[in-house]
Amino acid sequence: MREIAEVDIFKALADESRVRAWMALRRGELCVCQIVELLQLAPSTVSKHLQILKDAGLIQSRKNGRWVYYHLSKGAIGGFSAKTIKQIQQAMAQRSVIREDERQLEKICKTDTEVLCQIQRNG
Amino acid sequence: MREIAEVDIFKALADESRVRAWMALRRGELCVCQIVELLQLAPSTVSKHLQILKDAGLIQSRKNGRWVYYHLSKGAIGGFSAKTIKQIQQAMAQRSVIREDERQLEKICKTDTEVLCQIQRNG
DNA sequence: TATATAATTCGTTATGTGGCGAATTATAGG
DNA sequence: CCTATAATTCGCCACATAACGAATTATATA
Repeated sequence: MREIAEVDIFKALADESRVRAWMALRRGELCVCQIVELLQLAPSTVSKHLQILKDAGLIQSRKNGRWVYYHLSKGAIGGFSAKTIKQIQQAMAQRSVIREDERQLEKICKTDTEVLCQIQRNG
Repeated sequence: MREIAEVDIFKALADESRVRAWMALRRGELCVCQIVELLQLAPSTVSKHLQILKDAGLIQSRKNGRWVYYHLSKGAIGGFSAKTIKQIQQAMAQRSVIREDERQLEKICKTDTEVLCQIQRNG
């Protein structure tokens, strides 16, 4: 179990797609296919991004059958207190990209996960 | 005057050398040659790093004759409040690399700037 | 057991980034 | 005006990284 350096956390958040995924998880846990739908990127790309966020300690995963659900880590991360992390997210929440993602997520979460995956398969 | 996005701030801090330079400036304003001495990198490299920190709004510069002095920006940066920025710096201040840099800076600041530049020129 | 499928890993490619030294710029001082 | 010099900009190289599709893995179900 490697110790997480603050610079690794910054590296994880130094990418627009990863920030969007991280912010999306404020809503609650999400399936990989839901994040794929939000970011409109290939599943393999999204999977890698999520791994980087996980390695930085920012998110965690839970497997349920064929599905993997990701959620925000609770408490302190690296040297940052839970309060500081919360403040960072609050600042980012103001951005129009994040606001738009919130609206989009509303729709995505209304669709059944099975159906969502089906749509993604068939284009 | 471009608006600063939070992700640009993370990009700026996603490099160990830039974090060290940014943290060093907590001590007060520093000349470029002093940061060169601390990081042990080529002046051109350090100059570029400082420019990235400046573009992210994290630091500012002041020219005095042939010397350029850099110092921390005061107040909010991007969407981050001054308080949040302070908390981020406090978390990073615990790292051993930063602690060591503080000790090193003590020595560097004792040396006259003219003499420091002379040493750097002559190897 | 065989098939379908959600997610990940692997291999490849294009682009981004950190590093240096050389050239350039701006300024102090002879 | 000329020289020296602190800093920056430029050109280059090596390496990192984001993207994709193909192959692989793990699991549910027929």
